[in-house]
Amino acid sequence: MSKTPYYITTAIAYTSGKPHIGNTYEAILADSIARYKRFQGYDVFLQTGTDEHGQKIEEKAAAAGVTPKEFVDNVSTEIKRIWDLVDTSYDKFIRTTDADHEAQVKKIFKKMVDKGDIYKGAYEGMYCTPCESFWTDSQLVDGKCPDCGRAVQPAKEEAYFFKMSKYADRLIEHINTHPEFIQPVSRKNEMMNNFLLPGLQDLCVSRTSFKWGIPVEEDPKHVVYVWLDALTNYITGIGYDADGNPTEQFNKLWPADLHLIGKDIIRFHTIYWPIFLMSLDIPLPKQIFGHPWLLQGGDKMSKSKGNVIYADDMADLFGVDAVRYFVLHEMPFDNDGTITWELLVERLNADLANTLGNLVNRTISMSNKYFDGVVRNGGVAEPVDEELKALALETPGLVEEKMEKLRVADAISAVFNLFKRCNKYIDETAPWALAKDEANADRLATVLYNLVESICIGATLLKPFLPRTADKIFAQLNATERSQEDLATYGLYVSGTKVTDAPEILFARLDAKEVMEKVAVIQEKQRAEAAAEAAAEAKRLGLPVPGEEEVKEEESVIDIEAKPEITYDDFAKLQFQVGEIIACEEVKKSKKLLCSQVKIGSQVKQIVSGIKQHYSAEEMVGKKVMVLVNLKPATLAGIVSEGMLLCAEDENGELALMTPEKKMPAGAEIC
RNA sequence: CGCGGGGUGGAGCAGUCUGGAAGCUCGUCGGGCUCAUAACCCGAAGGUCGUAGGUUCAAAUCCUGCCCCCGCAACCA
Repeated sequence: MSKTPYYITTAIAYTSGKPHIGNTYEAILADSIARYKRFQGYDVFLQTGTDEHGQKIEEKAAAAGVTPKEFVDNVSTEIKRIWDLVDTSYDKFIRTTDADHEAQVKKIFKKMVDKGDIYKGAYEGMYCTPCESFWTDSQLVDGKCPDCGRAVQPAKEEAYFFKMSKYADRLIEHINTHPEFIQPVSRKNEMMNNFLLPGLQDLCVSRTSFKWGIPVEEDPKHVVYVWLDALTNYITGIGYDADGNPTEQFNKLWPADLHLIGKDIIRFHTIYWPIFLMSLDIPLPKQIFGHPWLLQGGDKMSKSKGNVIYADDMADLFGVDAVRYFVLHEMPFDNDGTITWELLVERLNADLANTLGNLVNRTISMSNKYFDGVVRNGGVAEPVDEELKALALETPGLVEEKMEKLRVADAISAVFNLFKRCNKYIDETAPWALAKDEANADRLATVLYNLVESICIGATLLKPFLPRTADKIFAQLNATERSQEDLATYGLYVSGTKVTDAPEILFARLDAKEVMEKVAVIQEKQRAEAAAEAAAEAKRLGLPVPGEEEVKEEESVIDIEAKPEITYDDFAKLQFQVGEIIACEEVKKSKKLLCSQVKIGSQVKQIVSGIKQHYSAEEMVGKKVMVLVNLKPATLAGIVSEGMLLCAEDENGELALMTPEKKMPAGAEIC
């Protein structure tokens, strides 16, 4: 009887940099599900990998002074190292730069063109030549390129488009008839209401603005859009062939049972990907789960703040299984989870060290103390045993039920409830009291046997989540992992087995203060790295590179990008005057805007400024400031603004209004 | 009226879909125990479930208004 296949994937990680704990979470989550499914008897195939093309990578590589390929080789290796570090049991690690993947993408593209689903059209918009970027009108800043501030020209560039609308109705139908397709369900409505029902736009699926991608076979100045390239990894990785000769593996595994992805890319996976598959005439994956994010508490994760949490730093401090436990346990099902070093220490101490580690340790210690390590079923049962036994037999079902729904955190909690019950059982039976009377030897043996048996059941269920710890427990108890069927029986631990006489501590308790000291070191290192990267980036853009070490020491100076030279005539077009702020109020529904009435000579102009975070409306009143008067009025947040207040800005975005250093009347010209 | 998420004892969360005695972990306090990693077990204090209304025999849960926080987007004149 052949086993039922189960094909699960993670999103492939983008190789723009080292993956933080949020990315790693996905790998660990997928791994746990894969391991659990294997335990259930499925023929599991877990695929993960790296997404390696695109403009961003081309730029990063340039900044680092290496070729894109060298760059992604590096990062991909690093990602694989981290996946391995956290014991991800993937069956295939695909890279979108793999030759066979690239070859298939070219064929897939051609197939879609031949089918008429991809057509050549033109991309129109405003183009910034130095930046080689198209911008939509709404992206332009002051009619200029938002990146470099230079003028843009209307331009037209040929590009390939995919006819999304052709398959929209079929997709809507599929989603409506397969409620399990998008998980959690709340995401389904989001996709329907925001994208599908309003009507799908054709998707631009080629780029000519950069080189680092898979070239379109027939038209090599175009490279294939990264998402078309990346999404197809799920089929190319298992042997899809656009010419109709897929491998046996593909036939066996496709359609995938589960695509595990972050909630940010649900759109690509539940709209574009299914439509691409429809175009290729192959079935859609059975389920797509957009998991929430693991967020840093308080501040947003940022390398320059030094507060990004990486899996390898965590593993160094706490061990691999502690990392796995933490991310799996802390991640709720449909809200974002929080991660802080403090919470981590709490979980480690409370659950792993106290509840689990100590349980195993005290059980083994007692077995050694009272029976020289031999655990035998003394055959003296008491009513108090029943509750423990019942929970041990019930827990596998609870775990299964939670795993069915991908509620991994709840599944782990169920396992730990069993361990907690064991601790309580020790208290109820008080083995040390039994040990005082030789007549109770059989009862004492029974109690310890029940404990060891229950721990074995718990460890078996724990294994998909914390494989190393489970194996350590089995080794110490001189037992082996149970099969799923065996979990229906209580009492399979071989009576008379000798447990280890030197129980190793599974998880040592940690002192939060000591941990935080080590964390401080890590954060300092990170800030230094971020500074170095920023310097490399500056270099790439041709900016003066801040001396690595000097940046912080010198009383800060700032270098900004030089703008092209202008003539005096250019300058003379600008009319600056001193304005007196006679009234000011906050613009409601805006985080940044203040609306000021500014007296300039005998007239009053209304000016909206993005300085709410630096000045309160009250303190603005009465200030004399430098105003650019003849700027074309614009509407900001629904309010007309007839000029611009000038400010100085430092590297932290701190703003300071420019005011005349001697007393000047409102309206005085600044020239 | 941009989109979305959220506001539950000191902290972090579950419970909300499918109304029916407010739960978990940590922390605090008290007790027990001593096999164990100062651990484990028991008990207690502590919550107007953001707010104001509505529906209902019954609302954390359903409906409406408002306030606040967080992402994204966007205006950064």
